[in-house]
This record gives sequence, C-alpha cells and structure tokens, in this order.
Amino acid sequence: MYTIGQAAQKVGFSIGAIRFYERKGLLEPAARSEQNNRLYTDSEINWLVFIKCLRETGMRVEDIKQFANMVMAGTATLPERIKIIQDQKQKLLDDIEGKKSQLVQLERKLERYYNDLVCVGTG
Amino acid sequence: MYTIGQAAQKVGFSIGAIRFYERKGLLEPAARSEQNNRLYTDSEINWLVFIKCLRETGMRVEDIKQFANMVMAGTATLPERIKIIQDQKQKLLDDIEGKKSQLVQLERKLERYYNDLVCVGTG
DNA sequence: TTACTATGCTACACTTAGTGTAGGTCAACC
DNA sequence: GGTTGACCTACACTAAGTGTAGCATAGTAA
Repeated sequence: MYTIGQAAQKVGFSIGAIRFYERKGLLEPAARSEQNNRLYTDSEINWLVFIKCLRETGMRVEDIKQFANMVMAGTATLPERIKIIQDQKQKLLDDIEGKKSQLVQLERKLERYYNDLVCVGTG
Repeated sequence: MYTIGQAAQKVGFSIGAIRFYERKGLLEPAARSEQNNRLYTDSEINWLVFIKCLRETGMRVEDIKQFANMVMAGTATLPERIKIIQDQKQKLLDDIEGKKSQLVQLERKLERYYNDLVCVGTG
C-alpha cells in the first residue's frame, strides 16, 4: 500500500492532481488508513498509470472517465474505444495545423516589425 | 461611431469578448450614448483589429496589454516588442513539438489497440 | 517535555479567455 | 399596447488543476 505522496511520485502526478481525479470520479475513493490518509494498492497505481497514459495524449479528463468505463465494460467496447482514440488523433492534428497557422501570422508580423511598419499607429 | 454590436461584427469579436477586453484594461472604457450604450470610433475599431491581430497569434490577453502599453510608449520600445513576438514564436514552436509528441504516443496506443493489446486490463 | 519538520487532510480561491444566463432598460415597429 | 431587437450589469460557469489556510498527526531532535 502506498500513501498519496508515494503514489504521486511513482506515477508522476502531483498529489493535488490525484485528489482532483478522485473528486472527478476517475478513481474510486481511496481506502483510508487509521489516520484517514489515502492508501493505494498496486492495482490502483496501475490505474493511475493508465490515466497518465491517456492524459499525456491530451485527452480530456471527462473523456478519460468515459474511456475508463468502456475499459471496465470489456472488449465489446473496443471498436468504440478505437474511434475515440482516432478522434483524439484528429483533434491533435487540427490543433497542430492551428498552431502552424498562428505561426505564419506571427512570422508576418515579425517581418512587418523588421520593416519598421507597426500594425497600428500609437493612436 | 459604432455600437458594440457593429464593432463586434466589423472586427470579428463577440460582443462579450469586447466587454471582457474593456474590463481587463485592453481598451479604454468606451464612450457612451445617451442610452448608456457603448460607442466606438474608427480609431477604437483599429485598436480592436490590432488586438485581434495579436490574439490570433495565440498571445495571452495580459501580454497583449503589456504590448499595447509599449506601442503607446512609441518606437523606443520596438526592440522589446520584437523580443516579445519572438518569444511568442518560440512558445508556438514548443507547443507544436509538444502536440507532435502527443501524437506519437497516440499512434503507439492506436497500434496497441489494433494488436488487441489493451494498455491496462479491466482490473 | 517541548519544538520542529514532514506529511497528510479538507475546503476554498484562483487561473485563462471568454461564454451563458438572469433580469432590466430603451427605441422602433405593427 | 405588445413585441421584437439591441443594449446594459452582474454573476456563474468552463478545464485541469495549483495554491493557500487552517488543521491533525507522526517522527525526530534538544
């Protein structure tokens, strides 16, 4: 059994984040010690790793919650899960395109500055 | 003189966003009509366009506020302004790299799914 | 015994960049 | 006279946590 601090260190979350995930329903409420401190089993640590894994792909907490429920529900939900991951991938691709376009705008602005032409006068 | 609705349409902000920017100090409090409605001059429209221009590069509102102050202060602040834009550019590049790395993680996960190997068992 | 430090607890406020909603005012139109 | 439509203010809400206040408890040092 691990304390929340140990769990946090093991998984790479902050303590606050773990409590946050519990509050959000991503985790079952943790067992408590006599001192009312949260205790985590190896299985719960694995679950946290799983959450970390999804979170690092940029998936939103609410979506992870849905996803977790599907995993619980078994392999029947596999096609649906694959779709979610694919959607997430598309979202990332779109984000990257958006950023790239922002970058182009910025380049243009930078160029304008180098030419000493400010976007708008000083009023 | 334009109403807030006209200004919003002209510039491409929502009405709420314009009020928000005023509240945040990006805009001087607008003049008011007899009916207490905000009124915008062409110069203020230009200022809004300028804000839009920076916002579209992903610059944060607080930073735009600083930037606006510098523009007001004249060409002496030009080098500093160029630096801000360059920093912003670097931030965008970093963001893009981050997203790309998320994408790689996702690809890996997707592959794992296609191989019918789920990241974590069903507990 | 007392003090200090570390760790944990809860509950609340704060962040970003707005959006959405409730409730009110006003002018124009039918 | 009633009803849009555009505007006003103030407040709550969003995502994903972080930071803080105030508390309890355990272990260690003087």
